[in-house]
Amino acid sequence: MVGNTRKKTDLNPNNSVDCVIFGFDFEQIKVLLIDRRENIDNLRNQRALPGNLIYNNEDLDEAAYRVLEELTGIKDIYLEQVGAFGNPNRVNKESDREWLKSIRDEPNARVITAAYYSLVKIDDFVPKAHSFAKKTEWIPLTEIEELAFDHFEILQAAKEKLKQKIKIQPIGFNLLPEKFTLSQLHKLYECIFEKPIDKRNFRRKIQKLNILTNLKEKQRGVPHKPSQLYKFNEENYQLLSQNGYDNFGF
Amino acid sequence: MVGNTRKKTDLNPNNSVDCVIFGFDFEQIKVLLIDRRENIDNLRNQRALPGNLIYNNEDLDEAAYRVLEELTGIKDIYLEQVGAFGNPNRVNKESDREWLKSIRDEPNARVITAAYYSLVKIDDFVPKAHSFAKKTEWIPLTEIEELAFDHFEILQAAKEKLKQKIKIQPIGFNLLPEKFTLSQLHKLYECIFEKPIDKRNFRRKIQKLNILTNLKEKQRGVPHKPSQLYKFNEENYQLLSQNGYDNFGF
DNA sequence: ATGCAAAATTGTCTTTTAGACACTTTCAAA
DNA sequence: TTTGAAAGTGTCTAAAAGACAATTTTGCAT
Repeated sequence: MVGNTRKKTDLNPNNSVDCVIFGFDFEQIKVLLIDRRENIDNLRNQRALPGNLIYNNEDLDEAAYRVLEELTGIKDIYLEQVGAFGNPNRVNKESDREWLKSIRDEPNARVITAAYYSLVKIDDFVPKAHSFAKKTEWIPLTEIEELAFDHFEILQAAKEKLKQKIKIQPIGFNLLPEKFTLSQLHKLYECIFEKPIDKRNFRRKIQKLNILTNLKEKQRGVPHKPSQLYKFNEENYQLLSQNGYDNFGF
Repeated sequence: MVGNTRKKTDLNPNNSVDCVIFGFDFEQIKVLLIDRRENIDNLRNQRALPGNLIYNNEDLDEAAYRVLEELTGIKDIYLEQVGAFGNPNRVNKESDREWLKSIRDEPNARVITAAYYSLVKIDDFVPKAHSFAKKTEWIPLTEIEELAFDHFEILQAAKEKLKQKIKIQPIGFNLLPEKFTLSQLHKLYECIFEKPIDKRNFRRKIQKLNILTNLKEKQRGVPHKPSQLYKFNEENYQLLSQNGYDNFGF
């Protein structure tokens, strides 16, 4: 909106947004993390969620979209708030403080962050280095054990939100390409729920929702029986949303 | 924690907490609201959620508990975050600005608020006037049409959170006294879901959860068949939580 | 061309849950 | 003793959940 006229002095030193950006590579859920520029060693807690201070005249949602676009170039994606995180010690780890000194004008400010999670089609974004990030990488959820600040805690909360949300809305489509197979969708739900789901029961249930359009088109070049391709049927989804559905759990 | 040693200068002028305090009087859901001291007229948008600035060295949750106790004397209650609200114009209505000038050192500061909702046993709290509130009153949810700042929006979000939450955890017990009847519990669920629920189906379903203890005690003095009294069985609830339950909707 | 590996696809049975539905009981007060 | 008011209770049907295994189609290796 007015991003191009903003100055550094318009930054609010006490409030930030952090984004948990989920992707899915048909095998596992991945999260987009940045590495700090200063430290070449690969200590896990050097990784952080992408996030930044907000502007004084900027709405939180707006800031989340801006930061996301600045960091990834991606827009028009699914974005939802996780909540506010404000432990006064959340930026007080020594290793974090060092980093803050190098990138913030007021490195000692207390920062309360609004966390968001977003779902992106992983192929739409090829990670690249960016401003204060040495690297930007997709890291599998299962490999993340610690992060900078309180970002690990935020990540856990985001995972939980996602798990709850997908039970009441088919937001998983935001993680898949336009055309996808039922097996890919099935695998996605297994990854999110972190447990195996019976293939036949899953297919029955998802098809009954009536939000899939069979593209009458098959996978090509796979060394096994090729799969039907589907796309998400937005129109039927709108209809479904009217009535609401409450229980797409397993 | 260190509340007694805090000074006014330790207040963070940019961040607040607001609490949506729900109560239930066996007839309807009520919300605890404050009235502004300055305006004697009873304009609805003069009402506001109880909330206040946080201290610099204070965690958000901690602040919510503190504000709640300061305003109501109630502690050890169910409290859950709704989210962060940070529209830059949320404190810019003229009527709101007037009020802020009278109670804040930095009335023009942009304030981002973390909203919480809490469930209290309505009989535990008799509203009384307090510092910057002219009155403190339980207002039926159905009668609230507008509020100060963005508090109406916060209220709607809190309602939605409560509705979702009670489908996966029996938090409704926090709104009832120790001893309650199934009819009262039934009425509570109808109020939260804002729709009628079949009596027999409700009873069947809630009893199957096995978290109610029949007190072998009856209502007395009612001009109709007296009801069995029950209490919430915390022990069985713990067991249930292990396995989790996902779908207590209607 | 034949066989093999790999993943896709499909249906049935049983158990559980949801949802609809109405009469009898028990108390206090008139 | 009658009446009003709310409590309490059971059954049937339809839908959904959950468990379970064999067949099909492709590319590739031989």
